[in-house]
Amino acid sequence: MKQVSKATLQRYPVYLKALRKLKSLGVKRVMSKELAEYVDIQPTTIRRDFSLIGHLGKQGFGYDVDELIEIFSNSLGINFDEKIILVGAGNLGKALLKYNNWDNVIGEIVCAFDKYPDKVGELSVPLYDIKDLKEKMPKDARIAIVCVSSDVQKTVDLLAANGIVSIVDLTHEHFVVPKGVHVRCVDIVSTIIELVFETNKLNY
Amino acid sequence: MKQVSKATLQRYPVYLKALRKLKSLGVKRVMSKELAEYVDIQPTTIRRDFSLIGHLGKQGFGYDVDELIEIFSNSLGINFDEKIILVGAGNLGKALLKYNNWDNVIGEIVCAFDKYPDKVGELSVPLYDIKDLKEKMPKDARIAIVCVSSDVQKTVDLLAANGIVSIVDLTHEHFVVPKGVHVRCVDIVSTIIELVFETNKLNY
DNA sequence: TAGATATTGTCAATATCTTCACAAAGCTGA
DNA sequence: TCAGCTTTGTGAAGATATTGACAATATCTA
Repeated sequence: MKQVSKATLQRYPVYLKALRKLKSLGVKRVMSKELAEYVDIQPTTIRRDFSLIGHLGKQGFGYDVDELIEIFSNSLGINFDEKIILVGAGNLGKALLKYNNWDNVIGEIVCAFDKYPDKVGELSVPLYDIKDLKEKMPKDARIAIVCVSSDVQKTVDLLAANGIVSIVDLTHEHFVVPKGVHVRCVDIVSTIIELVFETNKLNY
Repeated sequence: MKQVSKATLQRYPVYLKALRKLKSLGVKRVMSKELAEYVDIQPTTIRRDFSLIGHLGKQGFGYDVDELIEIFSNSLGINFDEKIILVGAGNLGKALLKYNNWDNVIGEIVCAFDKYPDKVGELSVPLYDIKDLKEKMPKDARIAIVCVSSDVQKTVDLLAANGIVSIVDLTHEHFVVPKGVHVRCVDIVSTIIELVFETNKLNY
């Protein structure tokens, strides 16, 4: 496997999502040009991105969808049993738990933590008090989804101290993490602002 | 205003969010170096990005936070009264409505549409049947947040036909849009996959 | 007011990313 | 099997994006 650039890395999830969708539609074989239209990325870019992982396609034929998904998942270290924890079981936390189709994709949310577990109500996963995180958290959990609305920095520090290396940030707060911990911010408001800028850009 | 590149455009919301946060903390003045640490972007990159909009800073002093927010918002066409519609008032839609702090940032969600409005329950905004979208939608609404779980393509077509030019996509479906309509996909599962790739990348 | 200090704005150099163009290789049908 | 067609994989060119370096200009202090 060759050196994968930042830009390529960001496209891999897009490919994977599209391929899974195509698979579910019964598509067995796909060509870079078809996929290009589907995901709106140039075919050459797709072929180059794929070629970094290995020789995945066949000339004159294209790519085998099942095989591609398999190789992608393996090469890039997707663990279908990834144990994800949810921190903060408010409205948004609950919605994510219900809404997202985690199965057969990356694993699942195995448990949730909240500051006031008594107030949360029924969930589809075990719920614990945040102060028991150390004992209750599965030892091999690496990923946390954070949707708390207060004590964000404190929460993040606690997570980092207990082995979490990847954080999906749904808070509206700014926080810092130790080196080696990765963060992705999911923020609808910022997304909308980006859209507005892009839309208005036409008029410059 | 000079030509703004794609990369720069994606950083503007990050700056804006940080600046608003700093303002709320009472910070009046910021230097590129400080801001750089805060948002984890090189100071030179920040200065360059800012300079595309105009001469916003003062040598030997830095940037005035209030002024910067003001200029940013104006130059980039942020409309504080932006009317946003929500399509699909399920768990996630409801959570977004409750969760996000829209005020004084980009405007607000003015109304919601659902296929089965009878089943939705009480919301903080008016709720209409999706089939009445044409009549009920504010004429100047440009942005839609889509969280429906079925008939996605049909829904998007309807929106595009009624003047929506920016879509925030929270579905798990693939769809196409006419030229001129902008889409941003917000997908926690893809975000997690990206994190996993990034985390595992260290071992290549 | 003047000199010392700090920080911006930008040119030029470098690094990263995308795309063109085409050889190599596999498929298909006679 | 072989010719013709198709599509991949990749070197090289071109485009975009980041960063180093420093002149220009403002602030600050005495």
